[in-house]
Amino acid sequence: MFLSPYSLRGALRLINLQTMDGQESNQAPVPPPPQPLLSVPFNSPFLFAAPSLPSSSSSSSLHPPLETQILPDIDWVSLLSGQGVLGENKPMIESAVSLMAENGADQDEKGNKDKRKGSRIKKASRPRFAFQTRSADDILDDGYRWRKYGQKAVKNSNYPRSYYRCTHHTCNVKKQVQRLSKDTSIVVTTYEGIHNHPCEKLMETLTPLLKQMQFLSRF
DNA sequence: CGCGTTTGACCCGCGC
DNA sequence: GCGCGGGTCAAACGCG
Repeated sequence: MFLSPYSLRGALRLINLQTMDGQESNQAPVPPPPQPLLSVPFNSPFLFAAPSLPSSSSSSSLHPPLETQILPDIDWVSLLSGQGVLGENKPMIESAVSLMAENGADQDEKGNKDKRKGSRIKKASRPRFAFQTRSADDILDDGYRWRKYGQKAVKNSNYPRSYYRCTHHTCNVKKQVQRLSKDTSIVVTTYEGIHNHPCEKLMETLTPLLKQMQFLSRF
């Protein structure tokens, strides 16, 4: 399964992080979004291009169709990679990112104090955003490689929360994955930070195409 | 052997 | 100060 900058246009509906951080507790002050989940198959051409292309990752096997809460006109690739692929959507992206940074600033600080006792370096807040997918699989293939570094049972939830880190050596993006106990078919994924490198699978897909275009442009 | 997962221990913030 | 809960570490383990 591969990301496409065009097919991915239209991004994921942002969930209020207070709800996210409340471990889906019922006392969350923000009511759930009124509209139903949009039925957008996650591995459909609309969201992912060239699902049959070869891949080295074992996680690239086709996922069952997912329903994803999305907002139109947010560029998902730009949001993840920090690159402005679709400039017209930038204001919305920035607002979304800043919103998440604002909401997640406290946790960001909390989560980065390990091994730094005595020298409290106030870390710049990192953008966070979350979305829900309706899937049997906890892990959706977003094109990046992740390494799991922890799993915790969280209060008020029947399902543990898993912690992942981007395996790219210079990248410090993390994500949390948790299945809702209220609706076990829904997986909540929270991203923290912005990738400072291109999506590997996207580049794998585009590189041969770009080479071919370069070759053809010589004529 | 390299890479990813598992899991218990540990750290830290927060509320009481 | 203490206990709780969330987040992270790191050794052990599994797998290709």
